[in-house]
Amino acid sequence: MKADKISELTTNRLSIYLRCLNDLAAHGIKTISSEGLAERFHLNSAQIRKDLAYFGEFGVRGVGYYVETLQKDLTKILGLDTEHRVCIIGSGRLGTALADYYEYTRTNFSVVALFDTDEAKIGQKLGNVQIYDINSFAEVVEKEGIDVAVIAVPSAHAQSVLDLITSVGIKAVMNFAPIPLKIDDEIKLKTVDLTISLESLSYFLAQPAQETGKIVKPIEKNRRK
Amino acid sequence: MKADKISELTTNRLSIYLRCLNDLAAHGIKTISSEGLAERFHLNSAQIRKDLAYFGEFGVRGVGYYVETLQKDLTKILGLDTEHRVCIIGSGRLGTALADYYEYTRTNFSVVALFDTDEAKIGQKLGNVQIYDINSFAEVVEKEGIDVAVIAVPSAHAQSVLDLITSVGIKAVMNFAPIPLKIDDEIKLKTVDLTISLESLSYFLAQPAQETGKIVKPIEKNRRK
DNA sequence: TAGAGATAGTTCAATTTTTCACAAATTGCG
DNA sequence: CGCAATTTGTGAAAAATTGAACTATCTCTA
Repeated sequence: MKADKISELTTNRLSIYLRCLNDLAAHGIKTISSEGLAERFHLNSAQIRKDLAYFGEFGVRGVGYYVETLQKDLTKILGLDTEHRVCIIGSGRLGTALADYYEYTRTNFSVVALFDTDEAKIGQKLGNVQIYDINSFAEVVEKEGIDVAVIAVPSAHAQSVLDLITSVGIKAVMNFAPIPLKIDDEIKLKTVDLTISLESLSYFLAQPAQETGKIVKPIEKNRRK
Repeated sequence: MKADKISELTTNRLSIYLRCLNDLAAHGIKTISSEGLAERFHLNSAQIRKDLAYFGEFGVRGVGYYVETLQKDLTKILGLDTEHRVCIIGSGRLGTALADYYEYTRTNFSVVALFDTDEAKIGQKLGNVQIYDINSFAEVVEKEGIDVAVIAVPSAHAQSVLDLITSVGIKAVMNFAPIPLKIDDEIKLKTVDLTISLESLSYFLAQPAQETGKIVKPIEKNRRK
C-alpha cells in the first residue's frame, strides 16, 4: 500500500497494537492473525490490517503475523529504538508527578531537566533531576541535548512557554495545559487534557440513562436583554 | 438544529469552549462572536456555531454570544453543575498523583476513596482520603455514594478491575491503564493513555524532518521461516 | 422605520476515517 | 501434487467529521 501521509489515529493504534503484541509475547504466543488480535483485544481486524499495510507487508497469508517480528517492526516504526531527552516546564504537582511517572515507566524518553520560576524550587533536585531557572532554558536545553518538552504550567502561561520552547528549536512538545495553543507547522504538539476527560464523563452522567451520547431537550433561545 | 446523537468530538470541544469563555470572562469581555472566539483561540468558527447549535440557540445574530450566559449554558450542558463522587483504584504513583491533582483542581468531582490490594497501604490516608481494601469495594461504593471510578492499576489488572467496577453498577469510568478494555454498552469508559501520547511524539521524531506525519520507506516483506 | 452591517444557524460539499468484501497468497493434508 | 482452508492486503462503499457558503435574523443609525 502507498506510504503517504499517515493519520495520527493510525499511529496511535500502532502504539496499541505494540502493547497487545507485548502481552501476547509474554504469554508465549508466536503468531497471531488480525482476527485473533481483534478478538482478544476488542479491536477491528480490517483496521489492524490496513494500519499495518501503510508501512509494509508484515503478515503471511494463511498464517497471520509473527508476534516477535511485528513487535520489532512496530518498535522501529514508532521510533522507540532511539533515545530522547525530555524537559518538563513547571515543577508543581503535575510536573513532578509526570517526572516521577516517566522516570518509573522506563521508556526511550528520559527526563533530564525540570524548569520553574519559583526561587524556592530552583536549584533543588527531584529524584536525580535538577530544577533549573526558566531563564536559563536555552542554555540548559543546549547543554543537556533536550529534544522534547512537556508543558505542565498553568493555562495562563502555557502559550508563552510554548513560544519559548519553539524559539530554541525543540520540535516535539507535550502539553498538559487545558487551553488551545497556537503552533507552527513544523512543531508536533500533543495535548493531554485531563479536564476534558473528566468533563466528558460529566456530560455522560448528565444525560438521562439511555445510550451513550443522546441529548434530550435543547435549551431555550437567548434574547437581547 | 436536531438534537440527536452528539459526537464525543463535539462534547470535547464544548469543554474547550467553556474554558475559552472563562478566559474571556476573566478579561471582562461581555460578548464574543464565533469568529472572534475562533481567532483568539485558533478554532474554526463554523465548527463552534455548529457544535453549539446541537444544543439550542445561544447566540444573537448580529451580536454574537453573551459570554456569561453561554458559560452558564455550557456548564449545564456538560453537567458541571452537579457533584460527583470519585474513587481511584490503585494507590501507586499514578493513583496518588491523580488524587492529588483532582483534589487540587477543584471541579465538580471529588475524590472520596482510594483502593488498593497492598496491606501496607490499606487503612492509611492520603490527604484526607482513606485507602480501602479492594475487597470492600462494593460496600464502600455503596456507603460513600460513589458514581465515578478511576483505574490506575497496572495494565495486567485493568480488565478485572473494570469488571469489578461495572459489577457494582458504576457507569462512568476513567482508565489510565494503556491497554484496550472490553466494556458493556451502557458504560462510559474514557481512556487517557500517556504511553500513546509519548509514542506519538516518538513517531514524529523518527520521521525525517518534513511535514508532520510523512513516512518514507516501507519495511520489507516477511517470509515464512 | 428603513436600510446597512454583522453574525448566528443551517445546508450542502469536501475530506477523512472506518468498514466491508473479495482477490491473491500461503499452508497443510490427502 | 492439487485442493481446501486460512488469512493477508486492498479497492471500493459507507459513515463520520469538517469546512465553506448561504440564508435568516438582529442591531444600530440616520
